[in-house]
Amino acid sequence: MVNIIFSIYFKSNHLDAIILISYEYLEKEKRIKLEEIKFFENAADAVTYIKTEDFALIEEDAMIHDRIQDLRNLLTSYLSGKNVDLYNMIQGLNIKLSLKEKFPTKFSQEVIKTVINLNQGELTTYFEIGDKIKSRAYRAIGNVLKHNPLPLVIPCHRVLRKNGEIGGYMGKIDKTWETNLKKQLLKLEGHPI
DNA sequence: AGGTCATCTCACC
DNA sequence: GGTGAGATGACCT
Repeated sequence: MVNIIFSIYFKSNHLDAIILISYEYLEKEKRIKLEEIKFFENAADAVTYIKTEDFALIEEDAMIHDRIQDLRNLLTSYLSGKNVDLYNMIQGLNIKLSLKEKFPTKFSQEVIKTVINLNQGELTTYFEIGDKIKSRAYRAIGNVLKHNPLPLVIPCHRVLRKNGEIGGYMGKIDKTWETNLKKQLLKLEGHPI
């Protein structure tokens, strides 16, 4: 018997995206483990994804684990433009993130650590991260963030290219829906496009 | 051992 | 502004 991964999704009023939250309930620890946060262009795509991953969809009006409701409220508050330190607030909810498991290598841990430490509205570049962790593997840094399962919580949208270009988001580059989402996130944190 | 990559620099045009 | 090569290094197969 494998652990069940539950999913909820909802539309944000402040973001042109469907937000999907997937999590597990750890019986032994009696707490939620957040598996991933993911964005979709529409609800149908989200549902398709949930099915292919074999997650258990929790319907809008169904019973929901209360910590997840809290998490959803946190995200909504953040997306409405409030200054919310998602990483610390989620710790406060006693929700497990399992970052060691999600980022098993030392390199990837160093990368996400510097990204987590960015304040709301604080920007950096792939180059600066490389500087900080003493690596010139800028593309590898991008690769770590490309596989970030917890966008917003690990605010990889605050990482731009050194020349001021937007850089990638959700694995995509150039003028895509994904990079536009990155722009929207920066905008709601007070950055002009 | 070879390919991919959300980058960067530098050299051109 | 725009290209394209080369460096770079982690992480896959």
